[in-house]
Amino acid sequence: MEYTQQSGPRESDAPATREEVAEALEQLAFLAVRHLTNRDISFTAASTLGRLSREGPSRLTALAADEGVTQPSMTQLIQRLERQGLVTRVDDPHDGRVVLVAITDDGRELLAERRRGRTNRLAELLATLSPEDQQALATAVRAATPAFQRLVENAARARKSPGSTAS
Amino acid sequence: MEYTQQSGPRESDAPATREEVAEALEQLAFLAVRHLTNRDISFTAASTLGRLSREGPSRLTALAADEGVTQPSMTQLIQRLERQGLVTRVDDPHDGRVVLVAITDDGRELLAERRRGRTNRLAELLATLSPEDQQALATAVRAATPAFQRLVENAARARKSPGSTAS
DNA sequence: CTGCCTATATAGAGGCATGATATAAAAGTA
DNA sequence: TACTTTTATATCATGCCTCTATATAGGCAG
Repeated sequence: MEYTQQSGPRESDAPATREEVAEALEQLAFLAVRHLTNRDISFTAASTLGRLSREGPSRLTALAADEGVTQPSMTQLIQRLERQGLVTRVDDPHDGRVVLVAITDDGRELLAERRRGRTNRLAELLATLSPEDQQALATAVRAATPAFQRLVENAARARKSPGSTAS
Repeated sequence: MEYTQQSGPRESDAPATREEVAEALEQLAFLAVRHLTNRDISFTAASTLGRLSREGPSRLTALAADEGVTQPSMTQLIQRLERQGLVTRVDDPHDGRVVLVAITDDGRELLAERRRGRTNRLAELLATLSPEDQQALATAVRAATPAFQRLVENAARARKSPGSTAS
C-alpha cells in the first residue's frame, strides 16, 4: 500500500482498487447529501415513508427496527409525520397495544414530488457534462447496476444480522 | 469483461437512460448514507473538518458559506467542535472581529479514523459479492470516476452561482 | 388475580439547523 | 472628530431528530 500514486488511472480496463471505490463512494455521498437532498423532511422520515409506501401499514417497533432508530425516535417521527398529514395511525383490532402506521395520499404525493425534484436536479447536473462524459457515466451505470443491486441487498441483510463489524 | 449475451438489456454497450442514471445514483446515495455514515459527528461537521484540513485556517463566515449553512449554525458547530478539541479558534491580529478556525491534531486523527472505518465497511460489503461482481463494480467505478468528479465540481460551482434552478 | 412480557408513550438531554437580533470592530463620510 | 454603515461573530428562541431511562397499558401464563 505504500507505493506513491501515479499521475492518473493507467488503463481504463484496469479494475479500481478498493481504496478507489471507497473514494468514489465518499464523493458520491457528498454529492448526494449536498445536491440531491430535499430539506423538507429528514432522511429517516423519507425512508420510512418509502417503506410504508412499498410494504403497507406497519407497527411502530417494526419501523424503528427497519430504519435502525430507537422506538421513542420512531414514535416522535410518526407523531410529526401525522401532524403533517403524511401518515395515519390505526388501532389494531387484534391487539390493543399496537398502532398500525399507514401512508396517506399526501405522503405518496410528497414521495413522488421528491423523486421528481431529485431527477430534475440530477438531469441539470448531467447536462453540465460533455457528451463523452455523459456517455461514460451512462455506460458505467448500466454495467454496474446488477452487481450494485446485489451489494445493496447484502448491505441491508448485514444490517439485520450483526456480522463481525467493529467501529 | 466477457460479452456473454443475455436476455436483459440488449447490449451492455448501450448507454443507460437519464432516468436509469438518476435511479442508480439515488441508490448509490442511499447506500452511502445508510451504510457508510459514521454517527459520531454530523455530515457538516465532518465536511468542515475536511475543509479545514485541506485548506488551512478559515473564518467562520467563509466556512458557513462554503458548507451551505447559516453563520449561527456554523458558530454553534465550531463551539461544539472546540469543546471536543477538534478545532481551535485564534484571533486575527489584523481584524479584531474575525476568528480564525483551525483543525487540531485530534481533528486530523478523527478524520483519518473515519476514513479507515468507511473503507473497512466498504471492504466488508464488497467481500459479500462474487469475484465477477467485484470486478464489474471496480471496472465501472474506474470508468466513471473522471466524469463523476467533473460532475461533483460542477455541482459545487452551481451552488455558488445561483444558476436557473427552482425548488 | 398476579406477575411478566410486549407495544407504545413520555420525560429530559443534546446535536443541528433556522431566522431575528445584538454586539463590537472596521470603514466610510460629513 | 463624530456619525453612519457595513462586516464578523455571538446570542436567543424555536423546531427537528436522536438518544437513554422510565411509565403506562394491553396480552398472556400460572
